Amino acid sequence: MTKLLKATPKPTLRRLPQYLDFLYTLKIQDKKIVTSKSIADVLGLDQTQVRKDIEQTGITGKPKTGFVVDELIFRIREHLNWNNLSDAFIVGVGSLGTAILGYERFKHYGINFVAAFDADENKIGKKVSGINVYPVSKLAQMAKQLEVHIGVITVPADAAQEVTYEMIKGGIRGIWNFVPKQLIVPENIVVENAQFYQSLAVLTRKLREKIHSENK
Amino acid sequence: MTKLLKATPKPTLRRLPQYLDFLYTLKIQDKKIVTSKSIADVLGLDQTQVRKDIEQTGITGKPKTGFVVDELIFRIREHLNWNNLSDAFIVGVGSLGTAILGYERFKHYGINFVAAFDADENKIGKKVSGINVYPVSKLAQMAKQLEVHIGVITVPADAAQEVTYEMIKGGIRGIWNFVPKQLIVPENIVVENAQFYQSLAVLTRKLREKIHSENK
DNA sequence: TAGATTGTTAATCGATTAACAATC
DNA sequence: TAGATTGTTAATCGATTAACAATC
Repeated sequence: MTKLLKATPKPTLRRLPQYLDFLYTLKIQDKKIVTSKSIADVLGLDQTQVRKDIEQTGITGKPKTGFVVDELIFRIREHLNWNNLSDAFIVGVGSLGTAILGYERFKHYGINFVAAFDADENKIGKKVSGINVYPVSKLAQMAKQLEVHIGVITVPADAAQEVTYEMIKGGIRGIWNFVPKQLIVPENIVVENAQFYQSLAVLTRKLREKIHSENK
Repeated sequence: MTKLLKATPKPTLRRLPQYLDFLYTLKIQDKKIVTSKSIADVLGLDQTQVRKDIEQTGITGKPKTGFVVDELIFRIREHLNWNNLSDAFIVGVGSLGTAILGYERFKHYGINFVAAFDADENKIGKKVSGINVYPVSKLAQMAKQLEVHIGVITVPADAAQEVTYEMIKGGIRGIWNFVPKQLIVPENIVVENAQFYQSLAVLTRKLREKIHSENK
């Protein structure tokens, strides 16, 4: 029997990459050790929260000293499964899809695009950022063959559900959805929504609240 | 004295645009009325939660009937300040910046790009998706002149803080930050982070937890 | 030894969910 | 009138923060 993986709270998962960022800057400055308080200060968080988050990765620190930067980087990346590069597909090579394919950093974040798909005849057969574009009809078969388990969706809204079915048919288990449309999936599939409007709604409302409170 | 705007919980703000999406599909189907239960079912949420969220907008429904679709759309958009289109700047016309400028839907989400900025001489003076690209040195002055209060940052990480200062100098109050770097701002500025790695971390970890639990 | 930081338990806070009364 | 849905209060749950003991 394998050890059970404890579910990490989502807010913690969203913060862990921010810690990573800071840790990389420390590494550049050749700092070997970091304390939870220094992380908390830089990111404007509570130090207990940082410690709780870090604890999720299983690392242990040294009282009075802190954590070893290299080890903490390794542990966070391991926790997020970013140490093993996962192959991924992307469907929809419009401007957003193209931008994502061109974003070198994703290799840092544990995913590696191995193929792109599109419905547009003119795009099929071409390369985008060095990645071949295939027709969506090939997706399921290729996903099985290449054992790809992560799919990114950046198609127009009315094509998103159809693409989702194809992905599931091909054995894809994790879907990163940029389309402003709720996907219907069986419960063994993980969907993470990354629509722009989520954070934009927070921005526009919080801004309004702030400006309003000043004019009271 | 003006009525105080009650702070809306962030999770609520992230859900409201999802409700909007569903409401638009109802409108297309010519449905006039919607219940909180039907919204909850479509989005996989609890109906009390939906009612609580909706309540934030100040709308009142009719027992046994529900809410008027058109009115609910209006109220949600008003709550998010999406009925008045806010002018915005974007700094960094790389592939992500270009994708954002080309995304027609932002007009639906209450923001309207009026100018773009970049450090690259070759881009300055050109147009991207019909929007002029200016040097960053012009940003502050133009922001004041045009009374722009929202800025989007899509520059390389090491330029982000400098751009932030320019924005603040120009009177920008709300910053939508796509750069994987923590911005330092005075407390009268609203920063909303929209880094890819936040939701990607959730995806890769949750996927790992799910697959792991199946192999136990 | 004294002091700083981790690790952990307890308290607080906020968001979600359950229960139910009001109303059409 | 009966039943369905809103509106609201109470209970639960989970995440954040505070307090403090353990440890180097």
